Amino acid sequence: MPNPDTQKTPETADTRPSNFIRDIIAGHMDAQRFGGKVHTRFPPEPNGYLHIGHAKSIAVNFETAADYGGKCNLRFDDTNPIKEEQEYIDAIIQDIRWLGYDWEDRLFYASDYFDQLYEWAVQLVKQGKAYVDHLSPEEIREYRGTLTEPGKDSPYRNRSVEENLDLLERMRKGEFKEGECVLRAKIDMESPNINLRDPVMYRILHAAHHRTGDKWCIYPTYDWAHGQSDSIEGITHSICTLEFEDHRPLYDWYLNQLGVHHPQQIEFARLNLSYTVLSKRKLIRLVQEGRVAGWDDPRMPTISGMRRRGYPPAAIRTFANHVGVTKTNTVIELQLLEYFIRQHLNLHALRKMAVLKPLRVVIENYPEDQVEEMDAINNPEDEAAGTRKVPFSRVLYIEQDDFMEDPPKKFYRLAPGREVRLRNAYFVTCTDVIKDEDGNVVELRCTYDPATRGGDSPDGRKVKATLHWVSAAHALEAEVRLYDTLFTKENPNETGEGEDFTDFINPESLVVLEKCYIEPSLAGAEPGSRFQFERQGYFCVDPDSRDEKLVFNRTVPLKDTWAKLKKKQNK
RNA sequence: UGGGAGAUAGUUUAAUCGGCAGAACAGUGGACUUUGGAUCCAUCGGUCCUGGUUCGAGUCCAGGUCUCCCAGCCA
Repeated sequence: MPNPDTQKTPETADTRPSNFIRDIIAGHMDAQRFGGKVHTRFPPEPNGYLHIGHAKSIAVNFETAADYGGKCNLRFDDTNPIKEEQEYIDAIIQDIRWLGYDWEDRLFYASDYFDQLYEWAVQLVKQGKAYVDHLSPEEIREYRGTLTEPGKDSPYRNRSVEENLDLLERMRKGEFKEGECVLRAKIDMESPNINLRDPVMYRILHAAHHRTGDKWCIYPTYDWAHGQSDSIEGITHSICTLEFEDHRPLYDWYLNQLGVHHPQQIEFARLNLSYTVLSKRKLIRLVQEGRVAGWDDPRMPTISGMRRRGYPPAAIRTFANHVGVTKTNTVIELQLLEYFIRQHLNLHALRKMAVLKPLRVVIENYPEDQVEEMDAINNPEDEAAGTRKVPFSRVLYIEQDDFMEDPPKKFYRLAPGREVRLRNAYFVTCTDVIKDEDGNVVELRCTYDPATRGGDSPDGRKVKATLHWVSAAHALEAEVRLYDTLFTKENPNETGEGEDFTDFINPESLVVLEKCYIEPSLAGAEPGSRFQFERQGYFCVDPDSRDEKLVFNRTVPLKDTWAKLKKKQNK
């Protein structure tokens, strides 16, 4: 977990918390297992976009290897041509690069190994360890037994090696229809571990593969492909998630039968985040049902969504390195992720003033056509960021929330007769409140104290609040998109009878503010650039942004003690 | 009710051979402040249960409880 001495600096092997995987590897290093080498891989299936859960897995694989002087491969587990697409491959590559990881020239595909896999399958048949089964899919399921009852042998289980060899060859040549037969490993139909009840190695799929085209009509299953691919690549530690724990005996069995390089599979708990869903099935539904605008909707927990939202890759990495790597099923609080996002942005984001819900203010004693250029600090956390000029004039906008006609206790912003500081400018006092016929406050009249230029009073007078503002004549209009959690329920995966996780979608997860006013120095801000709008939060320029109208996404709000107080008072 | 895995503050975790249960996030209170931000200080709070071994148990032993995963020709 976070070490107070290192929170502000990038982690190194020395400061990053250890975990049980590192302990295992350290043991292997001491024992000279694998010749003192570490080589891992990140093996996504190209059938969806990467999300924050993958970021953890990516970090574990790439950083663990790097810390022991080893390498990490990127390998697409593309054994199912029906679900996989090039679009996903491209997106995954882009996302991992963006996160800052490099597999150099080691980009591989399980489909690179289809020939070798087939040769090995022939070898297993010759060893009498695999057979072609003509049971139908339904029959296979029946013969498999249940969790509590053993399975029974297929009537085809004892075909001769010659017959199996012939049948397998004919499967490969396309002489059978889909579902007509499969190649199965001959292990033990009575095993208490269902994965060992003669698992399927090859199934017939008359489908074109995005890389091998029509070369194959039989495709290896995950179990048959994965360990062997690891072996071919010289992987030492095959790190995967908990649900594969039951598969490890099978992983080991194949490698032992083949007598080839045998990596160690290690399982750890996948990441779960509160108020979000991370299953591929659910994420793809959100996209396909139009519940979000796409894979990169800023509300999505996808890497592309987070990129668009404004999460810095370094902060995601820090997060991924600080969540525990254990075998315990856990749900990380979203607040922890946001903590690391704020921590990074606080140090690096330039400060700007932006008024999201404008309230017009006229400074009555300020000369009509005067404009002053006020000096403003770009980042109090980073002196090198310098200063900028912000125009001040007679008519300004401030935030609606920064004024209350009848302020409760502890509200120390602007109110009738009260004096506050305008950031980087002057002290102003509210002298009059102008309302429309419905009684809504539409404009404030104020006076300013010319002696307080820059924000300090020569007589030592103190004010309790500092407000942000923009000059009406100089402000740029912008659209600001505010985001909240996509779900209102802490664990949207937990559904009762007749409920669906989409029932918990937060109707206020996106609120668009069309007419915001931002300071003129924001003109021409590039999509993807990140700023702090003072007193409000961190914002990122959206790709939809145009010169005429900038569009910002709120990445994460600043901590808001007043909002918290208000909430408590309302209770 | 088969097999596999897990259980330490609200959350995520640390604890060498059995030797003072330590952090972070969240919460609370305060200091400071030209962001009710940041920072700083303080504070709250924990070993799933029942026994046993031991001078001493989160750790070892016995029994129990609860949670997660597995019956795709998905990964």
